[in-house]
Amino acid sequence: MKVLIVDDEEMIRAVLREYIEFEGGETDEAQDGMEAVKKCRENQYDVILMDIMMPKLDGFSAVKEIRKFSDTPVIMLSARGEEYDKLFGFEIGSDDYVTKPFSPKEVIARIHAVMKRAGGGKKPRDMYEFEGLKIDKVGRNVYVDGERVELTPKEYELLFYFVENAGVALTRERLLNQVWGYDFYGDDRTVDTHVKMLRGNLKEYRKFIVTLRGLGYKFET
Amino acid sequence: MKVLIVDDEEMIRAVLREYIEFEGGETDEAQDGMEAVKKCRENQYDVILMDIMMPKLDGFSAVKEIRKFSDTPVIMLSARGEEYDKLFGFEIGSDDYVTKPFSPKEVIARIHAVMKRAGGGKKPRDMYEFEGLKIDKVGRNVYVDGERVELTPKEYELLFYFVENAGVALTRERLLNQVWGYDFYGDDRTVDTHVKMLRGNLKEYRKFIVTLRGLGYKFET
DNA sequence: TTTGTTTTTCAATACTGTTTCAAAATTAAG
DNA sequence: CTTAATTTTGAAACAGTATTGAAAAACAAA
Repeated sequence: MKVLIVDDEEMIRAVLREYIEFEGGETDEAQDGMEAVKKCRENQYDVILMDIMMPKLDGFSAVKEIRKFSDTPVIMLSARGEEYDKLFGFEIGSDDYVTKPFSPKEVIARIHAVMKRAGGGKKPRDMYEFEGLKIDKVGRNVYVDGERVELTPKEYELLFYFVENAGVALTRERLLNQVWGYDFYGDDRTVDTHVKMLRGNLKEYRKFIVTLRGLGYKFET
Repeated sequence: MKVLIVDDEEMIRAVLREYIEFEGGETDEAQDGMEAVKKCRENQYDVILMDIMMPKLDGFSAVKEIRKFSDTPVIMLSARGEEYDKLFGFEIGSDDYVTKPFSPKEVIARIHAVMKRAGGGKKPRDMYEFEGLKIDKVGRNVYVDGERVELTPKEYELLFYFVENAGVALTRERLLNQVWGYDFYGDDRTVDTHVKMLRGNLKEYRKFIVTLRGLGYKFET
């Protein structure tokens, strides 16, 4: 169970963290909506606890943004007790709400409830699978024969780009433009090095990344 | 790729136009929100770059209006760096935003990102096929009677050039210029050697590469 | 800041493809 | 049929490219 706690007050985060970890859950934290959105793009959480009033990006907007790419259940932590908020929270795509001041136990209970609800109708996550190589794009996970392998950010991105262009001959230049960005002015060999590391991490499935001499690489199964 | 650039400053439009067209995109322009909405009604764009502060109708309102009849992705160009804009931009139905001053490259990158997100469907790949000889340019594959044959870089390039100029008599000089490049100062016989190897790899379909004595070669089916 | 991690650069090595050349084969013309 | 020009072919010399490891640089976290 992995929970993202989003609140600008360290005190509140600490309390929630304490309780959740005591219950055996894993936690991650964000101080504002912006950070929350960023973290959600990078990680897969089971549930998100989201405060409403925060600097930079408020809870409502953060949820709206997160909903564009993820269905992770959200529990709003509303400091104001007004109906207005509750209503808005539901409309915006949150799954539950708790009004401050709340008891940690109540929050835990809600987490369990929401997860149970969500666990029932699970949506198929889009995954790529090539023999023993499994790639979960949303969760940013890669498995080699069932074993999860840790990749660095660039390795992930490179692998994803390869997979999404499986069978297509890719020049180093194209890879640099697409994976590194148009504003990268670096050495061609950078690609090679990352390919090397990626291959190393893919173990026996290194074979999927084939070298096209004089051109670049291709992901092919 | 057709992009509508909406900004009241000619300077900014010019810069964006320049870059997009350099990248092979087509552009259209509008000076204010009103004009943008009108153009969107009349044309179909792949993406819209929309400034916020404009005379007549501001960017927010324009997007709101456009959203009534179109889902074309919008990237907001925010002159003010305040969070307020970002927030509002998301709520209003834009897909991304860039803060001025921006680098044109960043904008290009965002355009690509947004269009990728929007266009989900994959396109069928174009292949050449001559009897039992199949050539997949995108994937750099060549099949002889269903069997995949491995070609060296030069052989690939030579074959591709032949195929794209099927039926055309090609002098050695032209082949050297086009396949090897204008800066190649080598022997004419180099072509012969590569043709020999290519023919060897094409097995029975070697017949497609016919020798034009005193001239060069021709790919003909 | 310091520390640890990721990314990039670089150069040595290993590997593969390219070019040249000349002998042999083929073709066209007298 | 002979000759001269041209292409084909094989093999050796040459050139270029990918891989790798290590170190430097950049970056992020504590």
